[in-house]
Amino acid sequence: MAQKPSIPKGTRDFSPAEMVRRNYIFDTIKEVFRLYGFQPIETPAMENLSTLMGKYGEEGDKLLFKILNSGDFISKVPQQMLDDKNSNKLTTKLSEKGLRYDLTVPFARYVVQNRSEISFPFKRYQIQPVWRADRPQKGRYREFYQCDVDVIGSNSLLNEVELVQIIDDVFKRLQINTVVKINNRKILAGIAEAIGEAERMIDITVAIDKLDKIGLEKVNAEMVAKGISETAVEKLQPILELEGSTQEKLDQIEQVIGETEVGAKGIAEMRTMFGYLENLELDTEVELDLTLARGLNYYTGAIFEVKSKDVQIGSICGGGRYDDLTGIFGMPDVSGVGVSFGAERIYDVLVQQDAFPSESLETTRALFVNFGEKEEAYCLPVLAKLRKAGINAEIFPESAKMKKQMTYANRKQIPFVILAGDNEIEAQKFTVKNMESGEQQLLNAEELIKILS
RNA sequence: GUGGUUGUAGUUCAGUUGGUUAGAACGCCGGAUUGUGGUUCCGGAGGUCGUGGGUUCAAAUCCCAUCAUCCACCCCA
Repeated sequence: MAQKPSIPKGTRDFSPAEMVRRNYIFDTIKEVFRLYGFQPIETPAMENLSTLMGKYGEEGDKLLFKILNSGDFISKVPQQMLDDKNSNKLTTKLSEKGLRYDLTVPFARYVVQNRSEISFPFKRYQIQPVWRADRPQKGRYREFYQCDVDVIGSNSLLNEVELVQIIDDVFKRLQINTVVKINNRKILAGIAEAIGEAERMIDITVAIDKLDKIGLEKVNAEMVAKGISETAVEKLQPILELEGSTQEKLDQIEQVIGETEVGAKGIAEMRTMFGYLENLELDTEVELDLTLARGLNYYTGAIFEVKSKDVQIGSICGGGRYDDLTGIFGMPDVSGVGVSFGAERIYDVLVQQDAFPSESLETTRALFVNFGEKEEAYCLPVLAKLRKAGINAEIFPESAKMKKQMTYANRKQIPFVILAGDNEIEAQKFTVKNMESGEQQLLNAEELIKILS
């Protein structure tokens, strides 16, 4: 007990049964991505810390996993720094690499680094794990997979619309009822400007973000506590209490922020987007939600968040437009927009809804029971034929007791067991047992392939 | 980073006001059934009660520390 092996906090192993289900999710998502013309890329698990630092805000920097330099890293550090015991400063001396925190920043780095080979607009998808050093809790892990789709090098709002279609398509296929919440950073900036607190947009949005969680009064209190003036908070009230259709909401907001340049632009963008979306037959609900803020600071235009309607869990997909992410790497004026599907949360939703298709759980279709050397020799060529025909099949590798072999098939949920002993060999046939119904049939090799296909 | 929860068999948990040999269910292994699994019946293995210290004649039970865990906050997928 005392020395059971373990894995780091917030990480998980995936059993065969879990992998089958995870692959079902990944495959569904990939299929949809390809349908819209996106191409895959992969980037390394680790990036230079200089690439990662400062992109996710102060909070994000703290959550980066840093990789210790190799070799005798400590003796190169000046004694003075060791004595100071300032972790932040020391870190830059001890670590030059870190594990990726998301897929968007490495993607931006990739684009800048390979710009001469990429033809824009560049539509890529990327499905890989990311790592965050925060405390695990429900639906939160330290290692988890993101499934990103981004278009970079195009300002068109058509891209935003297409992303909503992708979201709709993916969750339709996965049979998850969703609501897509959309907001726009320009509107948020407009609001901040209109109430005379342009510099405090982040604080304001972070507070507004909690509206449905802690209520209006507490949100107001938090803003005041953060140093927002009371008159500004007062001006904000009509926006926090918005009601009605998207159209009506936009009209109301326009009255408050239409004067500001960013605000007007944000409103116009939203009008265009919702105009497109209205004419598409989407299953998912799409709504304008001003309380949607999203943490990552690099967003500049539309922001998205998708929630399950039936299962309460954090957002299962999110993203937005970032106008100048590549600028940090020396390639200005390239706009991108993308969303990220959270595979683990989608998994949790599907588990709770029991919505995994049963066919997807099968790995082996048929098992040959092993009776001994002579019988092995008889089965092997037919086994090869089955595989050639695309049927997943295996033979039990030793002539163990029947019970053991049957139990093996049962546990592995193999639907068919094939028996071939003296009688079958003599008749040049095989006995096939349907493990669910218990029925048995005596068939020749061709019939066998037919029934298993 | 802040606050809280819980650590007993492979798993989920029970364990009385501290009292002698720490239990159950499920799972696992074997047998009934040497060419038939999932059902049933019979039998068996498996725990230094998270770890270290303390109180006591006596600790799974009380106290302290430590580690782990889960949950909430911050933040986020």
